[in-house]
Amino acid sequence: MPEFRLYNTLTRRVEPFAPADGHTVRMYTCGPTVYNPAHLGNFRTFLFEDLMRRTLKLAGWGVEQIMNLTDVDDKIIRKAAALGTTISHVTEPFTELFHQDRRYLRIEDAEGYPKATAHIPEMVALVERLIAKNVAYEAEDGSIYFAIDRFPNYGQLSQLDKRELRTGARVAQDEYAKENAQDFALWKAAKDEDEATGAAWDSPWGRGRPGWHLECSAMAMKYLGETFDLHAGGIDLIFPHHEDEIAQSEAATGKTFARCWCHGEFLLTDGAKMAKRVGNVANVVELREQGISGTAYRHFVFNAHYRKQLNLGEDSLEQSRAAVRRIGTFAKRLAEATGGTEALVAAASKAEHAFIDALFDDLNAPEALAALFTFITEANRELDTGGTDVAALDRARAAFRMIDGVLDLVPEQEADAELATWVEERIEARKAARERRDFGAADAVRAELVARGISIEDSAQGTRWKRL
RNA sequence: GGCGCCGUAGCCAAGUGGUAAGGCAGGAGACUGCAAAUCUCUCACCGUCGGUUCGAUUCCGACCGGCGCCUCCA
Repeated sequence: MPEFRLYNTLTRRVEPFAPADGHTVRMYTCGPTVYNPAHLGNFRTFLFEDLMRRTLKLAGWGVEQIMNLTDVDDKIIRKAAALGTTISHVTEPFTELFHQDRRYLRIEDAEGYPKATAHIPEMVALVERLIAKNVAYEAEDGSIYFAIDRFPNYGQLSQLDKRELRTGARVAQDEYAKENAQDFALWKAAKDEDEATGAAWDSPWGRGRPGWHLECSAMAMKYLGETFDLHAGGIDLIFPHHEDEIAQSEAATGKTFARCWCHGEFLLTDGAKMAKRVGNVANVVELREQGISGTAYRHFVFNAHYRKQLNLGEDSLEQSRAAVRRIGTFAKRLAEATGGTEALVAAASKAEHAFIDALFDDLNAPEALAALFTFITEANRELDTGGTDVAALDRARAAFRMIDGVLDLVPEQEADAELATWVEERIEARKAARERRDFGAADAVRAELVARGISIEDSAQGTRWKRL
């Protein structure tokens, strides 16, 4: 096994990575704010994290992944207030939808999905620690802020020390209560709207609610320890979210928070960042409606490196759909084959090595995909020769299983029994027509099948069919 | 203004100091009753201009073009 390497935002370099205890990678990934459906851009990040966890397992480690669900924040409260309901009524259905969408994209279950609202005591405790360390202060209204001036390392992740914040723009809209315009809220004093929507809790500083950054620090430390291996998220979270997490966590514990930070780049749509406010979002629901499989979207995402912007263009998904179809056809062929050749073994072994080398080199999924497709071409060539070596075939199957265990790109088989029965019946009718050399009738049957979205192919083993 | 990323074939997209993976689409051929699937062959001088070098798409600089962060936005 080659050494596993990963780009670390903290050092801005690709460097060797391994879990501190040598066995289990403890990783924290920022999850969705559940006030509306997560869009495909959000899922690009979650898919990158899925690839990450599967690759870590391939490297022989265990994975303990925690993904938080932000179920209390300004937008949720605003929405609940507008609907005259509580925040949980807003967040529950979207939490359910998130998991549905996630499964559609075959994103593996994390080991835990803690909710912010279920960890208020932990957050309050963290704030108390920060106050005790004198790095946090209470403002007149009862809100608690973190004083970045009192944390010397502030800015290490985003390289803020090298920045000049644009004067004017930001300062103007900051509350007067802060000592420094860049101080961030750990705890926000409750407003009427918070109380009305069930977004306020008791604390030593009166009623209030946690700041956004606080939840991640509190939950990460609760489930993964004060120091853990990996923290990942979208690139936009580097500043201020992750910077603030580091500040509040390390100021409290005096220890390194996350040993390595990884950030995925954005998904663009027609050249602009996919975002609600830009109005160019697409969701998983739309994917389903258009008959685009989760595997096609996985392919689209994995076809580009996670640290590069990726544009969702006009026929991006169509191209991926076709690519994934090829993988599916191959999977079926491999399953039905009866024997292989010596060259098939060589191809399998080469593919495994190329695949692992690619993924272990900072998750180079495009190159890993190339290894898969090269294997498909070579294996098809061997399968065409009609070998009889069963052990060789098993070897090829094992290689494919390993590869697809990470990429998970074989499209789902049709599970509709009624449709299947009908298709089988039509295929029998066509076979009969062909046997009496009535090709007109045979073609008519095929046209009938195509009209229902079924394509067929004749082979030595009989006629196969699949959905288009 | 500060910080960062990118510009490779019709489209998507890896990669390397010594003349460029893979996918989609396309072209020619094989197979097929016809198809489909599959196989074979085919399709790029890597944004522009300089510099370093025996040699650069790959290093440096400038320029042009695109994108992101600095706004609790993955």
